[in-house]
Amino acid sequence: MRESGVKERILDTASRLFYDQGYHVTGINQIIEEADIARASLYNHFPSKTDLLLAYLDSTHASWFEELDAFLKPIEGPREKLLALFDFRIMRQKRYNYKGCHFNKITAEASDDQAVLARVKAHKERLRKLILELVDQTMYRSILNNEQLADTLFLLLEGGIAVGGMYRSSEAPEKAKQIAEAVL
Amino acid sequence: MRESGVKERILDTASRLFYDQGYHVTGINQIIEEADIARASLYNHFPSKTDLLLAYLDSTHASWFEELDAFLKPIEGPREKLLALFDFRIMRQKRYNYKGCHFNKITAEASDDQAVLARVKAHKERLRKLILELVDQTMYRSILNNEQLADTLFLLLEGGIAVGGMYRSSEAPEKAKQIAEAVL
DNA sequence: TTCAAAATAGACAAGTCTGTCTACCAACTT
DNA sequence: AAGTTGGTAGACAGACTTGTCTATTTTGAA
Repeated sequence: MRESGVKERILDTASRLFYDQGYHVTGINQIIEEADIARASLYNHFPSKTDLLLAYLDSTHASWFEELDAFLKPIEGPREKLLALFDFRIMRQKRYNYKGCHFNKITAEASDDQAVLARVKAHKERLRKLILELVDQTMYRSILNNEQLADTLFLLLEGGIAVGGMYRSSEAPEKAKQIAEAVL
Repeated sequence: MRESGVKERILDTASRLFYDQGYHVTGINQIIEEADIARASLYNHFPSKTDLLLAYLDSTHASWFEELDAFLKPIEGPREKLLALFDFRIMRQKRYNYKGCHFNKITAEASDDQAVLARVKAHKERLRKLILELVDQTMYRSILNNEQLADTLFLLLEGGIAVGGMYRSSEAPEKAKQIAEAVL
């Protein structure tokens, strides 16, 4: 059974459970059960539950931006790309059962782990930077400067998904998109 | 020691720990230790840990709006009150060590408890309604109608605090306020 | 002063948690 | 063909979890 994707199965299962149920209520026992692997295999690939958590964050971060790149690629123009960011988050909100942002969720649980907080911040800063670059490409002018406009969009996104997570719906991010359409 | 505030001490301690550390990592043992009360006293006032959680949400909700009322009372004019909402959240963000919204935090942990979700939603809806009433009192007109403007402010608030929680800072809600000042 | 309510300390049950360890087996490489 | 690697199954330690229960003491009011 060499190379049979044991490590992937562990990480996939853990990722699903960490997001769905929460990190602390998900036990090693449940992970090995649902991933259908041996206990020693898990500890062979991930020395501790914390390592598994960090691997979850890293892989989620990576696939998040990979997927976003593919999502934005066919879309023309910075304004349309900015609006598509909302569609992307709305799509994910639906796909993952309306529980909000993965990174927001984990921050609420892993309260004081610096390794976790650093990854969360890096993830959000990368998104913010991407938004700012797109805003800079628009020839937009208003009472807000480019950075403020980028922050507005960023906060509308984050606020929409956060509220969507609390309401278990996609209403808030959809409203956020409508506002962005009016503002841009 | 009758009426010595045992119940209050339990709830205060639990509230602090639930927010600070998280609900699931806070054990009954730690609560009774730090509240300096007997185990049976806790179970006398709160039949289960879940009851304690709901009491925490209810009391937090109540004091949140009481405090907000007092905070807004001396402030004149709907526009100024709306901006003061940001100051209120920023003040709380600082006071509670930058961990973001209490209700957002608990939603990330108590994933599927309907009693919890209902309280969170009620809390946020009340805030949203308050914002809309204040917006209605302004004679503001723009590309956004009143409801959209209220939603914008609401999402800026929630986004600012959510990001502030993830960054462990008050930068984001402060930026959110500046944007609100420009928009209003 | 009597008496019930409410607090205390602490043992206990039954279960869960993470992480380690042994023993064994299958597969791939040299 | 021998040996290394990565997988499996499952026992185990030690700590922690929530909730119950007994027995005792303090408190405030009648």
